[in-house]
This record gives sequence, structure tokens and C-alpha cells, in this order.
Amino acid sequence: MTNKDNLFILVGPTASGKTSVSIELAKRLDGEIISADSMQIYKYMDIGTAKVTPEEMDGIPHYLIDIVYPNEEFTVADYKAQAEKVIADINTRNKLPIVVGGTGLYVNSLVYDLNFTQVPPNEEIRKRLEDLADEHGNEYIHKMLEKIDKESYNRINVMDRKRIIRALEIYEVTGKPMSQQGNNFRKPSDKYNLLMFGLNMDREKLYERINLRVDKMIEAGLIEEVSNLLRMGYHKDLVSMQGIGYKEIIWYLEGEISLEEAIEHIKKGSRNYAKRQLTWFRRDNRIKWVNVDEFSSMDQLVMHIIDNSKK
RNA sequence: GCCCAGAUAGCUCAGUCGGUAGAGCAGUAGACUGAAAAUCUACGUGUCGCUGGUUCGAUUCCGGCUCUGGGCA
Repeated sequence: MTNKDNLFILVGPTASGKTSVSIELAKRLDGEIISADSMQIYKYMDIGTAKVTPEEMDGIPHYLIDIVYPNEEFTVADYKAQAEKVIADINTRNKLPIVVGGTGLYVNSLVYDLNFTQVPPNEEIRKRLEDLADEHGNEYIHKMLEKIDKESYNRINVMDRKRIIRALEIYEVTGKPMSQQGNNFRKPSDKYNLLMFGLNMDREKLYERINLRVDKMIEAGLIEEVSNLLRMGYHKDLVSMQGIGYKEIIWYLEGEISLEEAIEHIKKGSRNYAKRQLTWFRRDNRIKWVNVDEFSSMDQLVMHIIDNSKK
């Protein structure tokens, strides 16, 4: 009955060319871009996150980039809330919102039936459970989970401390097991007129592009970017500083590894990450995949996507 | 030219007192409910350099050859 908001989504592994394709798409579809990237939200972290530059944007509005300082907390729930607001706003102006990014959980927060309103992280509880696990082992807290939430206990591996703790935290705060919080990760949201496209290419080519891009980041001054962040007081164990490219350069700056080793680590980390991203997106069968290699020009590629979005 | 040491998984190497082999890394697949570039799980067949010999049986022992290090001339 009521017209649903439109939402166009472009996903893909790191270095697959999302940025340039999205800008081209936005120009031709009268769109505006919303990033779905858990690292590009941070200010001052530009080179290592391969953030769009103002020149590349070419006048297309971009949202959810540079929205917090590297020492600020930002979670999926924040992402979902802000992104939904921006999407609604773009729709009321009769423009097309285009979500672009590689962070699977962020994208899924928009396209699956999830709500994150119930239990914000509680550092006190986490610390206490963390200490318990340190003292008695993961098995101990895993057993605690078994008693209160069998379903989550079966789903979560003993070694996955982070998720065990989260499940216990939710129970402690609400008195209800995590598995009964009413989120349905498998149920697609019907909130939008949705179009999803995924960029991909041969694995070998993708890895070559990743390796090359890491070299370019170093040339572009990644080391300076990281030492500036440290100088500004952003500490190495902040979530933001755990990003690929940042933690490794910090190891190098602290003399733990050579620059060459750091670069290899960054390349490997990025390759592994790209693979994990693909695992995430492959399971969503709403995504129409586009093999970048099959197109000889950006123009052709973008036209192909636009043609397919009309069907 | 001679002497020595190697040659085993994509890489670095272990091993088989003779019964066709296994670690680390790389890689692959997967999970993901407020850290997600995080966190976690699973997955190891390769003419054991080539070629003869001994043997019921050789990647393993012996000979020759090729290649790679190192040394001596």
C-alpha cells in the first residue's frame, strides 16, 4: 500500500572497486552515498582505510564517513540508527540512497530483521567475565552459558570468548537468554524496495590488487598517518587502531618487526579479510553479482548494473 | 675439475631402523545477534629430483646422472 523507501546497496570485498563504481552510479541514478564501512567512520584515518577523497566524490554527497574520533565508541546499533535516518531523508528528497561498503554486519543491520535497542555493552560485566575466563578458562564461562541458554551455548564455540561473554551479558541485563531476544538474523527485512549488487573478480586478481594497493598506501604515507595518530594520543589498543594497516604499522614503529614484515602482514591481513567479506555476502541470495573482469570499461560496468536494476 | 651438504605439499622444513609421508606458514571453506578491518571453527596426495641396482617391496639402502648451496683448486 504505502510506497516503501528505495534502497540501493553495493557490496564487495576490499579493493574490488566499490568506491569508483558507486560514484558513477550515483551520478547516473541521481543518488547519494552512505558508507557501510566500520573503519571509514573514523576521522584522521584516511590512507589505511582507503577512504574516498573529496576530489573522488566529485560533488556526490557522502554520509557516515568521518563521523567519530578514533577513541570514540561506535557500534552496529549506532550505524543502523544513523544510516536509517539518512536513508529516509534522502528518500524524502526524491534521491536514491546508495549504501556502499564492505562491513557485512553493518549492511545486514539494514537488510535483515534485527533490532539492537535492548542491551548496550556493559564494560563492568564484560571485565568481570573476562577475568573469570582468564582465571578458569573459556570452558568455565562456556558452562555458565550452558546453564542459562542452551541454544546459544550450542551455537557459540568454546574458544569464541567474545561471543560467550556477549551472550552472558545479555542474560545478566535482561534476565532473558540471547536466543530469545527476538532478533531474526535469517529473516530479510521488508522495509525497503531493495536492490543489492556485489562486485567480485577472480581471486588471484583480487589478491594482486590488494597487494598493490598496500604498497601504494605505504607510498602515500601510511606510516606518517599512523605516527600522527599516536602523537595525537590515540592509543594502540583502541578499537580503531586494531584495523588492518594500523596495528601492523604500530608494531613496526615500536620496533617489534621490520617494515618489510609489517607490509607483508598488512597484505596477508587484507587478503584474509577480503575472503571473510565474501563469505559474509555470498550467503545473501538477494545480491546480484557482477564480475568486474568481464567489463573493459567503467562505463560498460555501470550500464550493466543499471540495466539489471530495471528488471 | 675435485670434496662436502642438500633435493619431500605453493614456501620453509621434519620423517620413514625399507611396508608410498606430516608440521608451521601460505591457501580454501564456514560461522557471525551492540568490538565486526574484530572474534572464532574446520580442512594436509604430494611422479618424496631423474635413472639403474639390491629386495617380496625403495621416498628410505647402494651406484650413476641432473640441479642448488658451500668449500678446495
